[in-house]
Amino acid sequence: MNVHSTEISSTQTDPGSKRELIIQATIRLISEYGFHGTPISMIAQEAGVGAGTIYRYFKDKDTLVLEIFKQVHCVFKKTLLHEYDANQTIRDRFLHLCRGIFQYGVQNPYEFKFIEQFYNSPYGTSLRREKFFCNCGDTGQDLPLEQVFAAGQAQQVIKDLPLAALIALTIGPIVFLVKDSIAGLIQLDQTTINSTLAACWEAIQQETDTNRQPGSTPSSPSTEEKP
Amino acid sequence: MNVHSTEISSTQTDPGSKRELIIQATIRLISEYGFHGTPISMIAQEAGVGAGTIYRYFKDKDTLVLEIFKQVHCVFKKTLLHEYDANQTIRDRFLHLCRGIFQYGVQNPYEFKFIEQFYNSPYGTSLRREKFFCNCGDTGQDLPLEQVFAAGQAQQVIKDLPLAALIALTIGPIVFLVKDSIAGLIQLDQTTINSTLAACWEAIQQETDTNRQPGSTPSSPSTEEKP
DNA sequence: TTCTGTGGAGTGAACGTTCATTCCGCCTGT
DNA sequence: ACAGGCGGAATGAACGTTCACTCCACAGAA
Repeated sequence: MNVHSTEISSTQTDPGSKRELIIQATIRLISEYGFHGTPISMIAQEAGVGAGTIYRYFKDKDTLVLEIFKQVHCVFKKTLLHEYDANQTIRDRFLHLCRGIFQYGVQNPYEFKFIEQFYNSPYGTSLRREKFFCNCGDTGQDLPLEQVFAAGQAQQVIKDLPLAALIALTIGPIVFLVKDSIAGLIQLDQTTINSTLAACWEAIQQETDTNRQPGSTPSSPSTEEKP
Repeated sequence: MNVHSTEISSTQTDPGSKRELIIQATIRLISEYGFHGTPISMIAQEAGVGAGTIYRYFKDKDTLVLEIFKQVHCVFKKTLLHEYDANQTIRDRFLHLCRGIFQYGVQNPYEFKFIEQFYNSPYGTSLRREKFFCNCGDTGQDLPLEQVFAAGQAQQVIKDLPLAALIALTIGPIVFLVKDSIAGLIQLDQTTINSTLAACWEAIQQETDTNRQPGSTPSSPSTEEKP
């Protein structure tokens, strides 16, 4: 009976349905203008439906956006785990996940920016602070990338940096580049993606001390900072 | 006579003045809630002034935010260039600028997030697309970090990646980490900053098969600046 | 000194607009 | 004929902006 379903019905992705039109319009607009920058009237016009129709499918604007985020975020995570093999080497798992983010961003620019908008909103940061996990079927465990980092540190393949730093060193460049790509500032071909990911790996990988020259110690560069 | 000055009068930073109260409140609120998320009434309340007072100093809401951005962005760039020596090695110049961004972000969290909000807004991206330069006294030339990258590539010290990728590999992690720091998700001490910057450098540095000698060509870098 | 006129900073209620949300008549499929 | 999905006008709240007014510091007259 409840039309405003909180659950994400799995096969409700019938394209052309009013609900899907509303969702797609919302993603497109909010990814560009943000939550407060896109009125319901704008969504209705972009979707080609009446404003009232939106409230037939979603309780209010907040619910609309929250439900879309859950759905998009879930699909995003599923995409990353597609053909993911936990038995591969640390490096290969790392590259698989990172390449997946790149791919997803290039192929789903609106969804990508939508997720980013949400994460940077007050709601998103509060969720991040509570360690939010999308409960869309999986076990709600840690993100696979964090598992890779932990395993890599245990094997001394990945540097002993704080987890947040490792995430920043990999997700940061990817998000930056994908956003530039979406904005039309750069053409993201496979070569650029691969060389950038190789650079990311070099940033986080633990160097073996066999070919390490004693000339410079990059862990403490020119320290005249205040204690 | 014109109170709505477009110019940024240099010594109008009298703290306690109504204008400065409005600016600080705007930065604080917009950095958290975004442009459309912070009404004028909220700014007025936070600043402890009447709503009408804001329009005594700024033509409208757009002008208010744009003027603040110009001012904040200008101070930010000046901070980066403080004690900057263009004769240092590529690596030292790189570290100086990146450390400056870190420092600025940690010490000015509201301003940092304000700049980020602005850059990610439709206005900001359109400005970025037109290669926006802050005309606050300097010559309007390229960002120094881009110069460092170009010089580093000419010396084969920095990888031959697209400029956007190099920027993403350095600014991306920094912005990510500073935002985590502001959100209270990580404690950004000097050690973490240094090791993260070392990792960034490893990501972008060109590996040479011969051991890199410190005295190869770093002492006179002014000759291979842009032609 | 005291009083009074003046000008500009400051205010917040008022205004028209736009927002999110509701409601009701239409229209289509059965 | 009828039920229900649907559109868009209706609605009240909230928004950006304005403006008539208060307040205060100060100059000049008495």
